[in-house]
Amino acid sequence: MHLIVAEKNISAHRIAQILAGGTRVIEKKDAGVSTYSFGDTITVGLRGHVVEVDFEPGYENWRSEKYTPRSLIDAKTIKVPTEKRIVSLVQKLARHADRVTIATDFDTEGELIGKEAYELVRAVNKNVKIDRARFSAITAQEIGSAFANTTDLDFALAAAGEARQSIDLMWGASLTRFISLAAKRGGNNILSVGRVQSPTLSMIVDREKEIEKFVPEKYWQLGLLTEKAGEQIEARHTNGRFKDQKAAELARDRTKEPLVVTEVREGTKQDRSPSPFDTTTYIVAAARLGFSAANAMRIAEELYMNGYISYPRTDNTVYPASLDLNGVLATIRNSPFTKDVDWIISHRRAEPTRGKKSSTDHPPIYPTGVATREGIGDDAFRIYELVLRRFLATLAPDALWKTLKVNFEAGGETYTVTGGLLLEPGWHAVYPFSEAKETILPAFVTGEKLPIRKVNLEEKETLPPARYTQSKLIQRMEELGLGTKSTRHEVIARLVSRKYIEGNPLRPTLVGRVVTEALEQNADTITKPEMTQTIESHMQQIKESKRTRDDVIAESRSMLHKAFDQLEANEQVIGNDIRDRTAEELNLGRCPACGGTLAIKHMRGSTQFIGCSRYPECTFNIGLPVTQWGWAVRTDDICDKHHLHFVRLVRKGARPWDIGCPLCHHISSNAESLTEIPSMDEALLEKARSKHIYTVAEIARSEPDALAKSLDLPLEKAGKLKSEAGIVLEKLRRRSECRKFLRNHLIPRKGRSYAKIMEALGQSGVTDLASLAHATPATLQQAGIGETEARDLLTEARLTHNSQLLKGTGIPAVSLKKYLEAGVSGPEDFVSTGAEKLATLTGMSTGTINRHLALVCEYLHRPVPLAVPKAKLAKGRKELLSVKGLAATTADKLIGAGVISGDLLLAADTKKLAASTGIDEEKLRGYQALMKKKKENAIIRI
DNA sequence: GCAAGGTC
Repeated sequence: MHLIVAEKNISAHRIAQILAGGTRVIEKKDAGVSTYSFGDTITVGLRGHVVEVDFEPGYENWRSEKYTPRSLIDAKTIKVPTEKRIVSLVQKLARHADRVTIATDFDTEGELIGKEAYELVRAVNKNVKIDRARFSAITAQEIGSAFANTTDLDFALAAAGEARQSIDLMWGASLTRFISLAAKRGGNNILSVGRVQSPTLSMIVDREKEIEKFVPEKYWQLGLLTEKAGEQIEARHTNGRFKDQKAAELARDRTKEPLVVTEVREGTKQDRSPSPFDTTTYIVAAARLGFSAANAMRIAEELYMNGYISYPRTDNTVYPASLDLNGVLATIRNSPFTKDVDWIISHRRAEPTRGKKSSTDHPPIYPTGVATREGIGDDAFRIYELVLRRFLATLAPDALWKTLKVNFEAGGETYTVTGGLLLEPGWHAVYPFSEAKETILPAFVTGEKLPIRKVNLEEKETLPPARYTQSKLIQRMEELGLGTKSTRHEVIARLVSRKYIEGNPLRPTLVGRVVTEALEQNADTITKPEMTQTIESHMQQIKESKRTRDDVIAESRSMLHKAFDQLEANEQVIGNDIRDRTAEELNLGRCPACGGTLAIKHMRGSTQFIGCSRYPECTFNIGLPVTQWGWAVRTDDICDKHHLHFVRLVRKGARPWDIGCPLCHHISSNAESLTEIPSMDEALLEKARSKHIYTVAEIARSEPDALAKSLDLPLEKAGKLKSEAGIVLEKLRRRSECRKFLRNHLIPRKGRSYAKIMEALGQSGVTDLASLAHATPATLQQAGIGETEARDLLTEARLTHNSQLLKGTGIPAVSLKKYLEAGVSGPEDFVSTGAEKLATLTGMSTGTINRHLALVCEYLHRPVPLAVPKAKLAKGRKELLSVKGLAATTADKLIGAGVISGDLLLAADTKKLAASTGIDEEKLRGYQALMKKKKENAIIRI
């Protein structure tokens, strides 16, 4: 069997179809992975890398004393399968193969992916012949010749890729851990560092700094308005920008009629057709249509998967010779753009345009199928049209412009105006996405005199450099060699998710800026694009076998060690600096109570709140929802009234929740509960707020004399207020417990909210778990709860309520659980069940149960029942001993567990009883059977 | 929990 391993499923499918010729290709799925077979050949697609490099086991703990961040530099690495199903399928097939062909993409990473497949195959089949097919496009011609002329895998090329992997991992992981630990950040807040992301972030930070330090300069622009043949024409002074206001004003004042035409220069200009799309130029063009980089890539991938366009991840801007351009034109003639295709067929240029970069892995992006707007939707269709029209444009003739430049003179000052006329639209006829703006001028003759309608002197200011848009940044990354066609847009998304950058155009956050500066000062290699360029040149040397992979990695290791010498020496300083400076980003403004600084605090776990910098002296705080509702951040907006930054909760995949001014929010959300305090009136409420008392809890917790002082109340009234607040607080606690219970036991459904249900229940007097437990199903149904749901909810509520009551008696949790499992529903039930029965049901000793019984009785204000009378005990023992084979020691064990009569033996759960007495369960069941017979006989005898 | 690179 001949096994062919491709880089991705779609390639495996198409290669099979091409190689099969006329024969039918059979697709089979094994654990979700497709294979394609014909004759004796079977193809399978990988999913890019199916294994990943990682450190050998032992380095998992970031805070390990022994395995420090630095130790990662020299840590051994291993390859871990990440696509287990694909790995096992490839190996399963490889066992029975007598030839394996690696048909991964034709580039460095493809060679490495091929080597990974090679190693998987070799691990299960030592002797099979493994060869390599190389092709630049999956066309019949390329595939045919690639498989007719297979070669060996290029291990040097793959080793170059491995060197990159190792270097990226050791620099990235060790520095990420070091910086994160130094700044005491973990979980969602780690500070990541990497060869590509750090220089990219640095560019954004640098641009922001340029903008900040930019000092605008004034300049003056001079222009005039003239008229010819009823048309107004604007001419610019040939000086362009005047730096000097006086000179500009002088030139303005000298500009006097007549305006004389001194020169008319006509010419033509060639406007070259654009080159084929690679990923970057495609993203830039899509950005002009309003698509973000990530969206543009997502849609392109979708179109590719459905056969409408070629592979969208490519660096190539030159069509390979093997690409059948006529075939493509014939295909897209059937698209909704027939007219444009026909125009190209009749006006086609001799050779298609070509860009500066050509590579071997994939052709430029071009249309491969026919799509309709109805079939694929608006956005996808716009992208399809863009790709199709770009393809047409690369085959279209150049455009030709007629240019006109007219020079004027007035009072010794020179002016000029230019015009352009599209003589031959060429590619513009089929590619409307880059505007061809014509400026049509009337005819002028040298020496002609014209009127001056107006002279304009405008004062302007130079502008700071613009922030990067995503597509501009991607272009810049490509120029610097940062990232690849497949990863650049992902790198930007990663920086956003690390909270290093934000907005569109992109701005650095304070964290992004501080981390960049820390790295620049202590490990600047990682912040410079040169690191990538060095790695690339080293990779080139490995490819040419001038250096080995290990040699290159070793050099990188020693560089990283040097960086760590400095980093470790300054760890404290770096950590404190990052912490101090990023704290600013959480500050909201002055504490209303004491004038300290209010800041968002994130605790371990999911708690977050707003607290004061003078804690514990100042305990002012504002609660925030737990992080499940979103991570609290401050925004740039500031409250007019309280002068605090607004707060927003941000959550992945959800719209942000804008809380606004935290104090306004705090006041309004507590207003209602404060008015529930009986002696609270408007005036008192105002007074409380002016003293920064906003919640019931604060009143309930204050000392009466302090309260009296701050609210100007007599001590007695303050005491009353406090105790009323305590009652309201308890009511609120119960209400929120009830709400939580409803939320946990009622499935969310459209059109009903828990708040609404709570309100309806409240009107029927149900405000807490206790009243809920005593409610009727009808009450619940009135609140909009379905019949069966109401019944289930009541059962649950009673259970929960009773177990709460039982817990209130002081029974420890472990025993409580056993009672509840045995079906004890509450304190009353506990007492009426009786100790003996409880012992048999739970397997606990009667001694313990009697102690608990005393607790429950005390709780119910009831006398504790006496222990079992001796006579009763003796009678029961005798009854137990009457069972054949039940020895005295066994009977005592049973009595110890509360089984003090034949009836209780019959009622006992043998499993629990066996566990508590140590008597074999089988035996217990035997005793039960005998006892049962005895009892039945007794009945008959009567 | 870490990188960057494939692919979905």
